[in-house]
Amino acid sequence: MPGANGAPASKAAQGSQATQDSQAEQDDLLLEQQLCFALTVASRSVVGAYKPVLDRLGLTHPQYLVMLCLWEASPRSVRDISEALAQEPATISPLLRRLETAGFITRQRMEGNERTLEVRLTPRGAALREQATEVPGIMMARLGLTREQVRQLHASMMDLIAATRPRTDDPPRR
Amino acid sequence: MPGANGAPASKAAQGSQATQDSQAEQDDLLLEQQLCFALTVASRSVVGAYKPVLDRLGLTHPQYLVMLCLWEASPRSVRDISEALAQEPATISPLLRRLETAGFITRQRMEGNERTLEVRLTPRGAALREQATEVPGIMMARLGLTREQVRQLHASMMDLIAATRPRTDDPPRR
DNA sequence: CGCTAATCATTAGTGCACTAATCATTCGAA
DNA sequence: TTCGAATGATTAGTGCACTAATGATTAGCG
Repeated sequence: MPGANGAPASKAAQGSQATQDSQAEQDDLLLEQQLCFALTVASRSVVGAYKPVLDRLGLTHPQYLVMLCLWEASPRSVRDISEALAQEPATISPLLRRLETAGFITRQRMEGNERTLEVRLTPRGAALREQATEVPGIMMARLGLTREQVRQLHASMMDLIAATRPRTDDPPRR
Repeated sequence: MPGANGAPASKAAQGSQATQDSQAEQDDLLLEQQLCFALTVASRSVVGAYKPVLDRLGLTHPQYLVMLCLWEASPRSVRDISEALAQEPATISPLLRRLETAGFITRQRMEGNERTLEVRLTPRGAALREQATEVPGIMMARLGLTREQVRQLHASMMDLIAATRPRTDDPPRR
C-alpha cells in the first residue's frame, strides 16, 4: 500500500471565516486524495487483474474490448469500432493488425467504397466467444463484487465520463 | 448531477430468481455494461480533461503526479516515488529524465549509497507549486463536481483498488 | 575478509493512446 | 464533369506502462 507516510502537516488557516474550506484547499494538492490519481490506479489495477484471465484467450485487454465489439456485430468499419470504444482510429488500426495476425479477424476493403475497411470475425474469432463468456463472472468473483456493485460503479463512471464532455454551448459539430 | 449516485457498497441482493440471473449472464458480454470499459474510458477522459490545464504548467498528467509526490517531500528515491505512484521504477525512470530536461528536478546519486538516486526539486520545480494550487479547483469546476462527490468517487476507487490486491493467504513477500 | 545475494536504477522490447501528417477514395457543387 | 472538400484509414512521432534483462553497488553471511 503506497503512501502511508506523508504527514499532512496542518498549516495555520488564515484568519478568515471559513476555516474548514481553507484547510480543505490547503490539502488539495495531496497526492493521496487526488481523484485523478485514484482513477488511473484503479484503471490500471483492474485491467491488470484481467491479464491472467485474458492470457488464456490470447488477448490483451484492449484487444478484448475490440472482440466484445465484434461479437455484437461482425462486419464493422474501423471508424465504427473506434467510436464504440471511444478511441482514435489511429489507436485501433495497429490493434486490428495484431488481431488479424492472431487469426481472430480479417480486414478487407468494402466493395463499393474502397475507403472503408470491413473488419470481420473469423470462425476462430467467433468461437472464442464461448471461452469469453466466463470472463465477466470470473472477474466479478476475483474482485469480490456483486452484480449490483458493478452496476453502481459502472453508473458512477458513466456520470464521470459525461462530466468530461464539452459544454453544450459549444459549436454543434455535425 | 454527475456524481449523484456513487453510493458505497450497497447490499448484495442475492437473487435466487434464476430467470433474472440467466438474463443478466446472457448480457454479460455486452460492451456497454462492462465496468472495465467504463473505467478505462473514464480514466482517459478525466486525464484528457486535465490536459489543457496542465499544458499551462508544461506537464503531462503522469508528470503532474510525480510533482505532487515531490511537493510533499523533496529528496526522494526512484523506488520511493514509484511506490507512492503505484508504478514500476522502469516507468518512472524515463519520466524523471524528461522532468530533469524541463528543469523541474535534479537527479544525483546519494552519497554514502551510490545505488540510490536522489530526486530533488529545483527552485523552478518548487515554484511551480504556486501555479498548481489552482488545478484541483479548476478541475472540480470543469467536471461540475462538489468536494463531497470527489470524496465519494475517490472512496469508491480506493475500494476497487483494494479489491484487486492479491489475497492475504498468498506468500508474505518481503 | 571475501564472495554471494539482495537492492537500486536503467535499458530493451512490446503494446496502447494520442496528435499531426499522409494517401486514397468518394462526394458535391460550380 | 471536373476539381476541391470531405471521409476513411494508415503512418510517423511522442509519451506511458509493463516485463525481462542488465549493470552497478551494497549488505551480509560463512
